[in-house]
Amino acid sequence: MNIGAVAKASGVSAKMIRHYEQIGLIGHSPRTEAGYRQYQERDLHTLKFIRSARDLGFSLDQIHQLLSLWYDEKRSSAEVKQLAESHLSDLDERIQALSAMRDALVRLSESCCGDDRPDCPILEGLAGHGPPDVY
Amino acid sequence: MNIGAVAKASGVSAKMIRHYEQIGLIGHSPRTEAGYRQYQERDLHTLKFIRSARDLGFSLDQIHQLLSLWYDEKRSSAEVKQLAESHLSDLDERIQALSAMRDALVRLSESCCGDDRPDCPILEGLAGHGPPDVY
DNA sequence: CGTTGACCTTCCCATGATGGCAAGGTCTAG
DNA sequence: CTAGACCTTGCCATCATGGGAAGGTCAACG
Repeated sequence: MNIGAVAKASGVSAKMIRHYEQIGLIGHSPRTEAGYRQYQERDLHTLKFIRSARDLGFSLDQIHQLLSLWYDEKRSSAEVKQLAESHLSDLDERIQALSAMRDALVRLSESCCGDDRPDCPILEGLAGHGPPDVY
Repeated sequence: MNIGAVAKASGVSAKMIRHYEQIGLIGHSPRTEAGYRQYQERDLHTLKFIRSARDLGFSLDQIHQLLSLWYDEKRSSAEVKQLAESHLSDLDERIQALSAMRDALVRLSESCCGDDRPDCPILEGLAGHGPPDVY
């Protein structure tokens, strides 16, 4: 399989596959005489795995660890679970942060009637208090 | 006020203040003979505004628009509200996306007992099905 | 056999918001 | 006068990804 084929089949762009190879996330693939990268079914599995992990928001660094665990038959599932839980905390934090922004913004936005007049509680809220000095 | 003073007072790092100046988010401040940037109360207000907007997750580009509206006494609050609502949609989307990841990951993680054995539904879930080929 | 179009290669640059570091100039207090 | 705190610019790094250019390769079709 050429890179375009695995890219399509795995859902990982060719660009990214090359990048993953360069940063060592995946191994160097063999090349044809012309220098074309050649991939096997096994590589496709790996790329699909990476794609799934990306879809769950794991960082490439975490995926590196996940792949190591995947390849390691002597792993303990506890190691995997710990990684997952750690990422879960991260997701929770990010959701919390965004939700806090959302709530604050909703509060501001609700207090603004959104008409033709310039008075706007949103801007006032951002400014801390009162209208700005003339600029 | 030197840059360090406004930085401390506004909560925006000196580094970022220089950056905001460079990208045109804020104007070029006057300089002392030695080349030190000099700031007024007005600038402090602006930086606090920017800081608040960043805290709500607005992009620098959006903040640019917000500042223009803030300075524009002929604005309509509708314009401001539209910007806010647009950002709100963005936040909602991001929260949705992260929550979807979270939910999927929770489901996977719950199915993994996390013990000493290598069998791990998390890895299997990422792989799509079954254990990987030997690598 | 030749050309065309789809594919591949590498290399460089861009994103967005921020931080770090280095080399050098300035200012202030002791 | 000097030490230390502050300022300047400039370059590089993050993180994951995309874009594009310049050039090589391959397969199919006439």
